[in-house]
Amino acid sequence: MTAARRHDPEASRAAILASAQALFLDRGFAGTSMSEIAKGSGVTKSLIHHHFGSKEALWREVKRSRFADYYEQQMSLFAETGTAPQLIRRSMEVYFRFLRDNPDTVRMMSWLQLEGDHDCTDMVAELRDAGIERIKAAQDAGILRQDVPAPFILMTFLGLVQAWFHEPSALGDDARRDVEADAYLDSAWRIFAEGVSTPARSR
Amino acid sequence: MTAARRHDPEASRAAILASAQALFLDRGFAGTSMSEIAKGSGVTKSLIHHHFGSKEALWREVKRSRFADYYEQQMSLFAETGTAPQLIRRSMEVYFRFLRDNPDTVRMMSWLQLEGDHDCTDMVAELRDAGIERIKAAQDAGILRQDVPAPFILMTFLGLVQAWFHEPSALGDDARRDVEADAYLDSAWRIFAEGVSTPARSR
DNA sequence: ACACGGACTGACCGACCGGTCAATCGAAGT
DNA sequence: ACTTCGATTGACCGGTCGGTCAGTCCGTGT
Repeated sequence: MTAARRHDPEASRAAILASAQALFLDRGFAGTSMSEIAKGSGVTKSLIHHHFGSKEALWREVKRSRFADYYEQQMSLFAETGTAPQLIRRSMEVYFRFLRDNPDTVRMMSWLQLEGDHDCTDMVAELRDAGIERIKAAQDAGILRQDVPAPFILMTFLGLVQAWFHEPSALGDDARRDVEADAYLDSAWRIFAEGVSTPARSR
Repeated sequence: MTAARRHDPEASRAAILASAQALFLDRGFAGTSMSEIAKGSGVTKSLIHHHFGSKEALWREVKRSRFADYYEQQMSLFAETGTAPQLIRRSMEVYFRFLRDNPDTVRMMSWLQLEGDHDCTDMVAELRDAGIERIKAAQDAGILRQDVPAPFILMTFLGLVQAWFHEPSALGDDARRDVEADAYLDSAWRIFAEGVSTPARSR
């Protein structure tokens, strides 16, 4: 967190960015002051302005760097994923685990949506389109039902996974929640799998 | 918005509350200043302190009043809902329409979650327990599958509906989004209905 | 007619906000 | 040795923050 050497701009930048990220994602942009960020990174306010220009620019930088991780993870997921059913299952698993291991990302997404951010929307759109592409392929292959539009299938997929993280914990015990997480993932998958499979008109 | 008569404390309180709600839900607690609320409600800062005591207390009051609507709507929904399949469908429809018609409530929920609010958690828990009760009854009646825990079925239900509102609009056209909303609700229901029905082991 | 008390105001408070600036520091180039 | 230049600092700026307070306004009880 604190800058190691006196004149190491890279380390200073990194320390500032780390402190800013922690505080912005915890309390939001408006709820965080430059002085707090400075204190948290062991440098002065002035240096932050020297490196990033303004509070807004720093926030933009935090969003950019944090979103890059998410984008890369998602894109690599799409690259390795095919259309086979077990790959869709695995895709849900990977997405779920990513959100579980990166709660900061979940919080950032919430902040972005609340403040009506426009810096990341094009990247979001890109990811969404790639996902829709995959789903359409799976529909053509007869793996997914074709009577529901692909974008909506994607939304249900995302909604089912995110549900676990958007909901207030309520069950205080964190360890217990970790155990429950896998159980939820399993349940969500079972419901999703039945729900999106090509309807077997049996009843 | 603006207080009507000079000495009408009820109207003043209401005007302040309305202005505070609009601003808090739009920009968040930290992003809203007392002066803005005062300007928006046509009274002075001092009067706000006279009626509500502090900024935090005002925010608490906004949350309380806004959450009460949500709580009442949900509870009345539970009261009228039985366990028959078409009632579950109707329940999803009502919940969806409520969120669609009360975007403020959606935003408030997001703020509550981000700031780790504890004022409303007990009411949330109450609603959740009531919902789980209903789902368990439906499971006992053989309408919902029993191999998935009731709390998880509730979460998927909520997640599927909320997915439509949590996702960044991206499709700029609001009118078009309204049309799409019904289509999404229909799709989400179809997926949910297939996913949570008692598995017909036919394939 | 008058006193009382709550509604309401405008001036004011210290603290903190984001941001600026001149000055210092220190490593690298010559 | 001297220059140069980015990194870094602390003092400082005007403005706004949430909050206070003394006092005015005005309907009501007596």
